[in-house]
Amino acid sequence: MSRETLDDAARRFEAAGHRATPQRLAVVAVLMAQRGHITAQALHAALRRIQPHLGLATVYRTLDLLVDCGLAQRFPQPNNEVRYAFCSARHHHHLVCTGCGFVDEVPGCTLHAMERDLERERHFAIAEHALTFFGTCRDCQGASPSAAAPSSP
Amino acid sequence: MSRETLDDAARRFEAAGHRATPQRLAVVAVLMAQRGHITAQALHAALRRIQPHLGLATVYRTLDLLVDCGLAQRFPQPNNEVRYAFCSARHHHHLVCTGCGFVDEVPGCTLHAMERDLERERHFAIAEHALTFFGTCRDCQGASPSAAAPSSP
DNA sequence: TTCCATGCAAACCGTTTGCATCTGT
DNA sequence: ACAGATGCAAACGGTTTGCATGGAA
Repeated sequence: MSRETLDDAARRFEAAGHRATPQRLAVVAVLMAQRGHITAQALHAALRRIQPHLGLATVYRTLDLLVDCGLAQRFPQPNNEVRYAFCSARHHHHLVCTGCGFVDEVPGCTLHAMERDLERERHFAIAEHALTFFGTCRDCQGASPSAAAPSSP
Repeated sequence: MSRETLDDAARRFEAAGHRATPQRLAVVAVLMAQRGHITAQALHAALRRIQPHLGLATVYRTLDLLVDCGLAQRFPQPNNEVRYAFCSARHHHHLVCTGCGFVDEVPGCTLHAMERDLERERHFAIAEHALTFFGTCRDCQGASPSAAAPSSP
């Protein structure tokens, strides 16, 4: 995985034409520090402990920017809440634990052959794809069915 | 693809232990008749032309049931609306046109080897996966960039 | 000075819920 | 009679927006 640093993220953010303000960097930092995906509200609560005056609207606005420039990914849940996770730059797939919400990235993609076949067979011009595996992470496999946040297929 | 009939769907619905009421069948029918995915509200509007007294809550309740028994799939959009599409019984992947919202199913799955590898390498017990390709359908490839509903990766 | 960003609070809007009524068995 | 389903309308809650203030270039 070779973790991306906060500076890397900040550079990517500025490269997209946005200012790297303290608030925004805090959002990125907390998002990166997160083991799983997280709701905007929970993120806000966590951020308040670092920057007590940071507004919820700023969190939402920042998350939108992050998603726009590929630094975060949305995970809409069945119960109409949206969870966010930090995203590395390169194309990858996701492993999502339905027990604890842990999100892991899977680099490398072997779907190009499949895309080529589909484009030919269905006359469909494929621009991108999303592949997510749902299951149980190593930690949750040991524990009894946990009460943490589940995830959407 | 070999289209599923309304009766097939009704049978699956009843097999899941629900009554196939006129309202619910109407929801299924309109959903099946849909070329692409559709919001609950739009579905409600369309249904009103068939059953003028059908309530919005019934649409939502029915959609929940349909999703539960695999007859429909949710497509949460970036703008916090949720779109729904009818779903055939067997496992499949999706082709989603970002131009017009058209949703097509891709039967057959070649990801089992990938799952096996991931389970071994990451100690992650995979229960299911979701694979969606985003792109431009045959019709939209001819037309200029359309103004129809886009879709979420 | 100018433009972008922020915080606060109110507004928005899709969805859910409560409850009385209705329907089929 | 009974359990499940429906329609209506009110409530809910996450997200967005308006606007005055603040800060960096």
